[in-house]
Formats: sequence, structure tokens, C-alpha cells
Amino acid sequence: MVRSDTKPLTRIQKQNISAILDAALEVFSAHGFRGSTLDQIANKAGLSKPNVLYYFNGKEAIHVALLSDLLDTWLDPLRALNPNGNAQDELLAYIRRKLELSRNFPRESRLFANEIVQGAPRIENFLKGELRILVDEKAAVIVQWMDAGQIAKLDPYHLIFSIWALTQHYSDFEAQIRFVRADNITDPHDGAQSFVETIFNKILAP
Amino acid sequence: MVRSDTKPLTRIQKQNISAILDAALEVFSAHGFRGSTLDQIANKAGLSKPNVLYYFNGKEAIHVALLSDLLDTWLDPLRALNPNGNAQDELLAYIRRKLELSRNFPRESRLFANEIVQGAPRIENFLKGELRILVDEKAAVIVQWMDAGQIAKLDPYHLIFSIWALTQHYSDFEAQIRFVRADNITDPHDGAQSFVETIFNKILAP
DNA sequence: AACACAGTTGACCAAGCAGTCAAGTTTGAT
DNA sequence: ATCAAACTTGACTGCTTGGTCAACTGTGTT
Repeated sequence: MVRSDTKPLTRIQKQNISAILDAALEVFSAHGFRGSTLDQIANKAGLSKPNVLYYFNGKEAIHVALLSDLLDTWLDPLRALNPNGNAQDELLAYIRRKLELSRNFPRESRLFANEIVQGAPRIENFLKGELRILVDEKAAVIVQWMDAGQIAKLDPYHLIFSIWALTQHYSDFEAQIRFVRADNITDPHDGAQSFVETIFNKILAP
Repeated sequence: MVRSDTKPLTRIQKQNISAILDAALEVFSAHGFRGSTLDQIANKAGLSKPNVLYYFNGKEAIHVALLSDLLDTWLDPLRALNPNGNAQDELLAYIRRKLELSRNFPRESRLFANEIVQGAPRIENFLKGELRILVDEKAAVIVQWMDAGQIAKLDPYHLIFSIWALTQHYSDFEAQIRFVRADNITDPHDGAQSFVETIFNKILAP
């Protein structure tokens, strides 16, 4: 495998690694880890299987690479919640960022969903570590806002979970939405933003 | 395989079939279809693999049996929505039924979630058929309630999706909730009911 | 041009897997 | 007690799949 300690990657390395990761995201997000095969990934990437294994130490290594890329950016929207801003504005901006993420990166969202639904065996440490610390921190901020009367008093954790549930539903359960609304050619995400913003305005109103 | 056309099942058949289905539910909901093996199911059921295949025509047949059992009961809460009842009461009762289902049958919920996240290849017909018809019907009822001023005007489909998202989140993404709230020994479902009811009261208020 | 190293792959394993089968044991009706 | 049908399983088969390897080709640096 291509060493990642001695840094500079060649043109070919950059290109093939990114082709592999893109193909793997497609395949893993659609079939889950065990449901995906190296042949599928290699085919989609336009490489031979041994060649894929020249760049990554194995199937698991590709999956880990994808997840760690993902988890990093997954925290950003919540991280950006500004304690000094206006409560409603900040929370609605957070919701908007999550909806955009869900709309623009549905494969990443489903990769994550696949992991969680199956008990999160591979990202347990992330959830119990970084994510938990961040959530605790932001929950405290939200409680302050509530105490200050800026927004309605609610359980801050359940509030955060409800934001996750509603925003990710549109990508993770896209198939359900698509089939149930077969007639409508419209993108399921259409209408989602205005709906979700509307109901959170009602939920948060003090 | 045990014939299902000529009806009467023996004592042993009933017992083993139910042991297999229970084991399979456990395994499939935790690992997805492709991530599960017949050996896992056979072990958990306390039977040998050939014996499992004596009762079911194959891995797929077990999965199909589980899903059709499930899909049937999955519609019940929505079916029970009474057009002649009070809008708020009916919708909140629906939400309560969905939350109870999520709490009491998390494995079934995750089996379903696994299917949907991976594109619903095996239940496409159910989604496009029975479910869609029922959702269209109930969406029309909800619109009538809105037009009568009983509840706030919102997109009825997005309203239904939001109920699904919020209620199923607690079982489907249970791992995430559990790890993020590691300290709290409390069941993630605790607090969920009162939170979800509170916010839907706000959402639906005319 | 030549050389070292990056990149590539066909052919091959070994393990894991769904599913078969022939030969056995158990059950329950008579 | 007998017997046919119900039930059970060890030993297998054939296929899929993750991963290896030796041999080959392409690249770019001098």
C-alpha cells in the first residue's frame, strides 16, 4: 500500500485514491459494509482488484478512510453554533446547514446511517468521544438560551436529536419518500426546507 | 420445506418456525440481509443449518417471511387514523402509537430501516402500493382537517414524514443516542414521548 | 538511454458461505 | 409394538470473496 507517513503523493496516486474512495462511497452507502465487495468497488473505480489493494490495505481500510473523512466534516454544522448569537437564528441556521448537508451529500449521510442502524460498531469511539463532548457543550448553550427566555424550554438533547432525525430523514430514507410519492417528479428535498423551518419556528417560539 | 398450503402445523413446526423467525429478526436487524449468515441464525435458534433449511426454502425466504409479517402490522397505526375524530387527538394518538411501536419493536423497526437505507429493493412494491395508497388517503384527511381550521396548514406529506422521522429515530438510531448520552443510564425512549408530544402540540396548533 | 521505482494485473489461494443429500432419529397415530 | 411420516444432521458441494504474489508495464529523473 501507498505509505501515508512520507507525504508527497504522485499525480497517479491522488487520482486513483480519489477514484477508489468515490467508488467505495457509492457502493458502501448503497449496500452497507458487508454487502459491498471489493470487485464492485474496483469496477466502479475502473481499476483491477489487486490495484485497489495496492492503494489500500484492505476493504476495512477503505471504509475507515471514508468514515474518518466524513466524521470530521459531520461535526462542523453543530460546531458552528454560536453561543453569542441569537438563539432562533443560530438554531435555524444549524438546521439549514444540516439540511444542505443531507441534500448535497446523501451518500455520506447513508454511509453514516448504515453504521448507526447496525449498532455503530466501527464508530462507537467517535460517538462516545468527540461527538458527545460537542453535544454536551452545545446542549449547555441551548439551555442558557432557554433560561434567558429566548426560546421555549425543552429538553436540549431531544431537541438536537429531533433536528438530526428530521434533516437526515430526507437522505437516509429517501427511497421511502420517493416510492410513496411516486407521482411527484419533484425532488423530495423540495419543500423539506420550508417545512422543517416552519415547524422549528413553531417549536422554538418562546 | 414445510408446506404452507396444506395448513395444520405440528407442535414442533410451530415452535421451530417461531424460533427461526425470532433468531432471524435479531440477526437481520443487527447486520442487514447480506451481513447475516444462516449459521448465525441457526445458532441463535438452537438448530442446525440444514434443519433451518428444512423449514424455510432459503435465506431469502426467511427474510421475506419476516418482512411480510412486519409490513402488515406497520400500517396499522396510520390505518387507525379516524377521519371523523378530532384532528389534534387523532394525530397525537397516531404519534403515540408509532412511538410505542418503536419502543416495543426496535428490531422490527431496524429491519425496516436497513431495507430503506439501502434503497428498499425488496419492499419497493409495498411502498409504491399499499403504503402509498394509505398515505394518499390519510393526507387527504389531514388536508380536510387543515381546511376546517382544526390544525395549522402544513404540507400533509411532510407532516407524515416528520412523524415517521421523529418516532423511528429513537429505535433506528438508538446506538447514536445511547453513545452520545453514555452517562445517562436512562432508556433513550424515556422523555421521548413527552418531548415529541410537546413539539407536535406546537406544530399542529392552528 | 538507462535505471529505479511507481503502477498494474492474471492467476491463484483459503475462508466463508448458501444450499444439498443420504442416512439417521423421533414422534404420534393405530 | 409397529410403522409411516416428521424431523434432524454430518458431510459434502460449488460459488463468492478478500487478499496474495510474481511477473509485467509505465513514468520520470539523470
